[in-house]
Amino acid sequence: MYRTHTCGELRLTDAGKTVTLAGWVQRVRDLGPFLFVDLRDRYGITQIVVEWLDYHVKGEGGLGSFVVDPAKRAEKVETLAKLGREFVVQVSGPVRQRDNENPNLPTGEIEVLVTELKVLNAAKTPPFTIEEETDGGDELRMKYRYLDLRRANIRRNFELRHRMAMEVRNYLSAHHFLEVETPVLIKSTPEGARDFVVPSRMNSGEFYALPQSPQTFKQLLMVAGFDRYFQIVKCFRDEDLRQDRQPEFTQIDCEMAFVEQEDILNTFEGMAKHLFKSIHEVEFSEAFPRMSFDEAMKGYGCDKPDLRFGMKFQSLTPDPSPGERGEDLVRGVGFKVFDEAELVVGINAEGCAGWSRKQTDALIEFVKRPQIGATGIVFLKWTEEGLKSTVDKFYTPEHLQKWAERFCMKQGDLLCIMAGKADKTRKQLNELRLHMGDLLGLRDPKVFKPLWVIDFPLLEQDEETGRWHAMHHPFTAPKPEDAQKLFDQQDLGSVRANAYDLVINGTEIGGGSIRIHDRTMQEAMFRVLGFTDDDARYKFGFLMDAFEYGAPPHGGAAFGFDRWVSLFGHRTDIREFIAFPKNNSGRDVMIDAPSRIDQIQLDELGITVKG
RNA sequence: GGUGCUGUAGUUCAGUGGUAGAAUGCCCGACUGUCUAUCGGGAUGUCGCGAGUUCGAUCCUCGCCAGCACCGCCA
Repeated sequence: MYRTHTCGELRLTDAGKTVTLAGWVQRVRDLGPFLFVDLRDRYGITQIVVEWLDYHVKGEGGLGSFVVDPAKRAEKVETLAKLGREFVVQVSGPVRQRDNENPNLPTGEIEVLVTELKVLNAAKTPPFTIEEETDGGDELRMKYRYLDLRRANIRRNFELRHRMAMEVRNYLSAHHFLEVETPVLIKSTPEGARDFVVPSRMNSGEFYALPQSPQTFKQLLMVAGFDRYFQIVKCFRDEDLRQDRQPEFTQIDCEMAFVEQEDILNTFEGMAKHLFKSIHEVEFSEAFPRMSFDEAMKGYGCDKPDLRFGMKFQSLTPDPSPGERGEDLVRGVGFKVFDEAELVVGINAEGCAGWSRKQTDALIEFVKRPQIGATGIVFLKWTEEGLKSTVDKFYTPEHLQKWAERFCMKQGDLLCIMAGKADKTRKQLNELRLHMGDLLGLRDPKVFKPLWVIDFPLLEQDEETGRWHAMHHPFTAPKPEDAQKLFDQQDLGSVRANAYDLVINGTEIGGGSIRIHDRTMQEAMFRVLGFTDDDARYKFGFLMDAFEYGAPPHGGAAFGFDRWVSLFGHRTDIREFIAFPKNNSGRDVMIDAPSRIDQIQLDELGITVKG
């Protein structure tokens, strides 16, 4: 037995016991006659102390005037004082109350007086400090990930991940969901993301693909009558990476039969609330707000609005979409930028009227960056002197007063107004809104604002090729009232779907839809997406065949587990919550993957590598 | 595929057209209660790689490589 206790459990009530601990040397503090070692394991830190009592000679002054024989000390220090950071050691000795307690440590009231110490394994000096605030950069930490994972704050991320996975399983299992594993070596499908591909040795020239999600399998489980399925499962997409995207990531994948959208939203809203409650003790007594895709785009310029703060869009021109009306408050006074714009839209930054020219110029610079590509911003501020805009030479105070009313503006507020093509301008204003939210500290990671975005369009059109793509995926059903348009291939842009996203704090946490469960409907969908019937049969024949054997109405959802955990951990970088993540270019810098393979392997697979 | 930023001691960074510094880590020493111990001393550099400009380049220019962030992409 290597240990009787962990480094996190000893308390004052244990004083007097003789214990054995094992762990890593966090830090050594050598005070001469005393040597303190912080011994660390997963459970905490316990101070162990080495005293050279046997060499002490009591002086005349009583306690506090010991004298140490330097020669004898040197002898003993030989082994003990050579302990370096991250040595693995085993120590035994009595637990005793400390002279000076450390209130910052759960074990701070006690220490273990070393009577025996064994070095189980020496360690090289680590390339960065194993502290909560490490001095190591990202790349180095990834290369030595096993050292990085020793840091308490990183370890806590995985404790959080574990607890969330347990709670998800508890909730779904209690709601009769069955956890079923689906294959990882599957068939490459078009549409959507690029597949990772695996060559087959036994079927030369043919390839498996790794699943982008278990989508078709979970639908087949519904056909099989499993009724409620879930899986916490790895998915793979060969696309460029971001802070919140890894080539392999984990989804909470779910599907239900005999349900309508409302049943699904309720079930998974329940799961979300269960997680909020069990992990963060946050209680949502009200239903999550719901917003249609159109509302989100018009009010926030994106399909995943961050509702931690306001600054909802208001337009100063009538909405350009068909059937919409509204008073035009800007056109016809000779200001070309607004006259020629399809849409003039802005946000009200409350309390920002005092911003300096330098600050507002910085906002203009921000939106002019190539990534955003806007031409500028018109400002209107309401200070003690009244309304003042950057376009005063075009607009009368009466004009400006009407703008202010439209935005419910108060003294002290600042309007930021942009103009141009409707969709593009909204997108740009969304970036500005989020930027303002950051600048004003309105995006507190400890505040959670969930919402459902619903009524997504079924299809979206590629600007360049004119081709239609499934917005969610090709198995999403149109709303029944729009279904005929799919068969007629008429007015496809207006077809809505019972598709929904769960958005928390401006992050898409998950989404899903009611699926097609009818062969003719699925065929119509594939035709709209530009598949020939042969193509559809080759790629998805198995699914359409299954639909002919009594497929129940069904639908489901999938949630990005890594994102959800990082959100609950108040961070944006999901790599902090993945034990062995990959870098920006999809490399694992620790094991150095991907890598070349032997010619023998290539030959077996019948593969020739170019170059 | 594109844009931007970064690359200097083990690490995190500062810096200069005349081959370099801080902090921390590391090593040595002192110290009777530390807990980011303290104090004293010490060692450490292909200034990412290659080419060009220059009398001379870590610094300027170009290319490449790597990392990060973003756009495209991510049903």
